[in-house]
Amino acid sequence: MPIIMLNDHHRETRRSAIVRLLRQAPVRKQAELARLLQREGHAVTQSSISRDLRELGALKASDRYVLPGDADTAGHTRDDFGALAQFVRDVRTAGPSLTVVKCTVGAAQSVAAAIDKSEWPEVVGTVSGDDTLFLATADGNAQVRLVERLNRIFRV
Amino acid sequence: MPIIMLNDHHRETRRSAIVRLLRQAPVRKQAELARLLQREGHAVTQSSISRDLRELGALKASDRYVLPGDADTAGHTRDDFGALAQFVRDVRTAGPSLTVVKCTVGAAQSVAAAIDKSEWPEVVGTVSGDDTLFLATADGNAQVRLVERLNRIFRV
DNA sequence: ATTATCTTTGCATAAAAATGCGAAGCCCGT
DNA sequence: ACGGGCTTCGCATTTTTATGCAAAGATAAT
Repeated sequence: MPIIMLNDHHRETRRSAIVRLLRQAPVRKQAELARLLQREGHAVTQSSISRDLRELGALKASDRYVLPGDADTAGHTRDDFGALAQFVRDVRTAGPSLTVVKCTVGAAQSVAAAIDKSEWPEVVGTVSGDDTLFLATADGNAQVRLVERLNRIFRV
Repeated sequence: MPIIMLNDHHRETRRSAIVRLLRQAPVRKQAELARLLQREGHAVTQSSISRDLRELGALKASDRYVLPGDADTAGHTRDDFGALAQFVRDVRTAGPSLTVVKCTVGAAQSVAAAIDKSEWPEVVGTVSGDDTLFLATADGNAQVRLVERLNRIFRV
């Protein structure tokens, strides 16, 4: 079945498609987005996409484009906890394999969940209460690295 | 007075400086950030800055770099929808508790997500299709306020 | 129907960012 | 002290993005 190529002056339609595509799956570079649009029947090149993204206010994270409003959630890396970082109050070790993280009341489970998601190699397991969470490491070396990471991220 | 250039292995110090500089004033490109850092005594080139920004999770907007957590708040208030505003086509009421928002095809879910995030007090719930979204209010008074807000933001 | 103006777009290229590679320094184990 | 491994970094280059320019289409006025 022939593909009906859209002609000039379909800027609005294409931009709607760009918004949808960026929300559906990560797009790393403009050439990739061009291919996705062409596959949907848009006749477009990288230079128009560059203009579209600028006028949509899109941001480029290192691995993907994100739309305003999405930037906060998409821009998070393994060590980026966004707003959660502000809830961590103290980090202390208890023996060579246990690290205790004190948080503001109610935040420990969110911080613990976020740490789980980050899959830090130093962490063997996580248990959290209401304002405290325990992080287990395999040995003292891993604990040292963990504490460095925690101090760097949460600045306690 | 001689400038004391920092040597190798000052990654952490430099990254702290980058975070501070990006929050202080807009930085449009990496070469500019390199110059600002060099002016503060950091011996650094564009390639290291590229790696720093990636590992900090910085995002590139068209006119500046932003840090995660700042991207969403930097330009957006509760009533600022950036590029999404252009996709809203019509706002109508249906009875005293339902407001229907028509969008260009494919954009309704993005607009709905953005409205959810804004936590407007008038809105009890949101449902969206492909080009239409429904906003529920508790009563007619809330609906009146909601419609005012929608008209102000989306100018339909 | 014609003309002028504006908008949109791609081509080609300039500008900016990402990255492979090798060098240098640091850390750790012996 | 030495060697191995790791981290950090800049150089040079590749890759990606932004943009000047011209072409083509749409719109409006005549």
